[in-house]
Amino acid sequence: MATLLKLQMNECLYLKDPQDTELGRKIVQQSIQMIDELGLEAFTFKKLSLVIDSTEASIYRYFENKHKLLVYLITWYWTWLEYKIEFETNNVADPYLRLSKALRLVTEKKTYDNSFPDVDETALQRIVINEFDKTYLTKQVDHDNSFGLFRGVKSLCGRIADIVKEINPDYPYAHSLISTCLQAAHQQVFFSEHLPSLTDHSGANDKVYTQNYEFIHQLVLKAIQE
Amino acid sequence: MATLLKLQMNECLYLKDPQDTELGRKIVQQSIQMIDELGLEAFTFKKLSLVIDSTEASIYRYFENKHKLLVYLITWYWTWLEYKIEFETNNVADPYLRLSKALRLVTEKKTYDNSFPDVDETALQRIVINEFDKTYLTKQVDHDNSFGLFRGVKSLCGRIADIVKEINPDYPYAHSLISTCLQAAHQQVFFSEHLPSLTDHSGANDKVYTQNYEFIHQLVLKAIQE
DNA sequence: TTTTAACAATAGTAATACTATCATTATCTA
DNA sequence: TAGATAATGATAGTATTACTATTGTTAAAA
Repeated sequence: MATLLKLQMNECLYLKDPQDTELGRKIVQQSIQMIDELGLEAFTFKKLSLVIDSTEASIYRYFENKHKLLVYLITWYWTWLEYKIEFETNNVADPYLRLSKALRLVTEKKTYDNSFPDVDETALQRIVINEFDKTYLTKQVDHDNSFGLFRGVKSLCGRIADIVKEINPDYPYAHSLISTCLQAAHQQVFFSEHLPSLTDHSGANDKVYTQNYEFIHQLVLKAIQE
Repeated sequence: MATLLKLQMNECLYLKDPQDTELGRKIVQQSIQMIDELGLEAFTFKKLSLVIDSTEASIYRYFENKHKLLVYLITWYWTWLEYKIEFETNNVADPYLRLSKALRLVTEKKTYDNSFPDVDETALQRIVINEFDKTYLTKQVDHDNSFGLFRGVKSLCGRIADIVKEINPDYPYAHSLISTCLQAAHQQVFFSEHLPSLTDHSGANDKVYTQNYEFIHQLVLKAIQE
């Protein structure tokens, strides 16, 4: 049995910490399932309340609105990913190896993590693939950003960019490169399933993920080589 | 005075060709302004109808819904871009030069094109930056795709990927690479303005565009070199 | 024991994304 | 020139969404 863990989340993401109560955990758990199944647009607090046998008003006590809930879930994902990278690259001296490990963790297909029993990481990864861009492509980005709502991705991007700069301090586009890769990591999966002519990765089974790793790993290494 | 042109659009994108009538052209023109200003979510057919002194019902005779209108506008952009690339790379023998020209056109800041008096390309580029991902990140992608709604990007991506393959036929990720770059071409602009820690490009004036060209150009050349 | 917090139950509102119907006007045609 | 047809306007109506507000119940904390 893995150690049970709790990720520290930015308090602006919720009105009341959903990790503290039974209802809160049910909201998180079920909203992951429902957003995954219905997609963000068809998902509503009303529908969620029916499924978890509660009320709309109760859910509103935890999350200001659907958008904030989505940002919460996706931030959880990035924070979790960064934690995993930290864990796996700990004590690894060679920056090339650390970079490879990080990129593998970013691109690989996620499986259930016992340390967080409330979260279905597989479904959450699909949500990130399908909905992440919607968290920031809004008119209130700047407002949201000023409250630190995007610290999750930003921190992860910064951490991997640091490895890049360790390898080649003169490469001027470390952040651009890594943010591009974080995006490609899920966009190419989406394309392989829905718009295959935009990718060379095969949609069949889970091959996409390994192909994507190879594509991105190569892209990064070549880009930063002197 | 430039030659007046009309881009051929997929008929599934509209119910009635907006390029054929005065009202249709007003819908296109004004919707570009309004989506740019309000963002897609706050933009409604109701508001548009008030501005162009018409009615909701009349707009619905041209476009099935807001989503289709957005896809129409963005497809117009990709089709226009591809036309410009075709035009500029015509008779250029060297594939490296053609690739550079294509990437420059993809990344550069757009200015008004006299050949299409109804379209404000500058505003449209901002719409692509802010809203493009929303055209396909939906539960109906596959349905939409089956009607050819995404031919615009797909065709553009294919064309540039062809140049890549001409340079290095053994590079296995031509489409993945180019779709990644098409995405980066607008995502990095967005980041530089709203989430600057995700990019190295400066948000100041229009420097972003040239920096972005250099970043992407270098990325592609290094990726495909043998 | 009292108070408070958490939640349920219910109602209500403004806005959105449509659909439907009918009238008007301009144009094209027999 | 009448008469049909197409394009638009005017108006109304509906289901759903994204909330807000109020009141009541329960269970645990002070």
